[in-house]
Amino acid sequence: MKKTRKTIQKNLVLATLADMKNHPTADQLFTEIQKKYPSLSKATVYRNLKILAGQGRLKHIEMPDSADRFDHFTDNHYHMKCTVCSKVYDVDMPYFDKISEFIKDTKGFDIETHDLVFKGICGECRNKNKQRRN
Amino acid sequence: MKKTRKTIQKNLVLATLADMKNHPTADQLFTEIQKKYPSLSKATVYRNLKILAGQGRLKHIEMPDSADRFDHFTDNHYHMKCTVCSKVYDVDMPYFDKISEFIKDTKGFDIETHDLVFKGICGECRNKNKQRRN
DNA sequence: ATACATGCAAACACTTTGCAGCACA
DNA sequence: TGTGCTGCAAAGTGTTTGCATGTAT
Repeated sequence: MKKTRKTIQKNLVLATLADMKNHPTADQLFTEIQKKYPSLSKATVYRNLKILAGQGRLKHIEMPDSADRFDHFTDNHYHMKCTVCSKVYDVDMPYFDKISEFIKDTKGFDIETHDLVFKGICGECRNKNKQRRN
Repeated sequence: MKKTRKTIQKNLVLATLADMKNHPTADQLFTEIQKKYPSLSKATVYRNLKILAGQGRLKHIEMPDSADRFDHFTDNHYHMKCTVCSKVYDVDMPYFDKISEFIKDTKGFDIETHDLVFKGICGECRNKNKQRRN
């Protein structure tokens, strides 16, 4: 693996990500860090997110349909995404390490990981919708 | 639901998608249709894919990490994606309608659907890689 | 001292949109 | 005949890259 250096920017990415609980997008993270460190470049955030994810120091959650999310919690777990407000939540359910065993014929495919994303409407958005109907 | 018209372009989208077995991206579909119908605009392909998916006449597979895919087979099923060549395959395994029942606490979330994508290396890419090592 | 990292801007890939003319029902 | 649809180009997102400079080791 290529050597990587300790830098202020890298530390800020990790620390800020740990502080934010909402699976921020790269852009949200950028905005947040920039409050404390205005000279930060967005390219640096993207670059560091990629490097740190490659080292397993944070989790890159690839989101269909919208900007990717990042998570400082690196254990395998699933997510649910609100189709209205696009917020992403952790799902409290077991991780199915062996789910790929259900595949009848892998056609020579070598499965390494899987992503499971639930979609629906979060409580907040459903409540707003109710109010609007009155 | 809003009224939609039958047009040559819409028919071509549906027919060509049914002919292609590889879960094409919008762009691949566009290129294919354009061979027979050169005046076609890419915007029209995107617009029609969205309309037809909304009517359940084709399946829109939102792909993390790369361009979305489309499938004429509209039953619920899962996919696997090769991390090397990016091809997408159907997975031959049961669809877990009730998988969301494993969630301990939905926090008020109203779950409607879920996406499950396996990732790994397809047989073709693994073989190529073996040859390269010799 | 030597690479790796940064900031900036430009490029990139994918998708959506405004608009004027066209064609299905 | 009317309104939905088309082609075109431009704009919009999210992300990556080239380059000169900066900085950790």
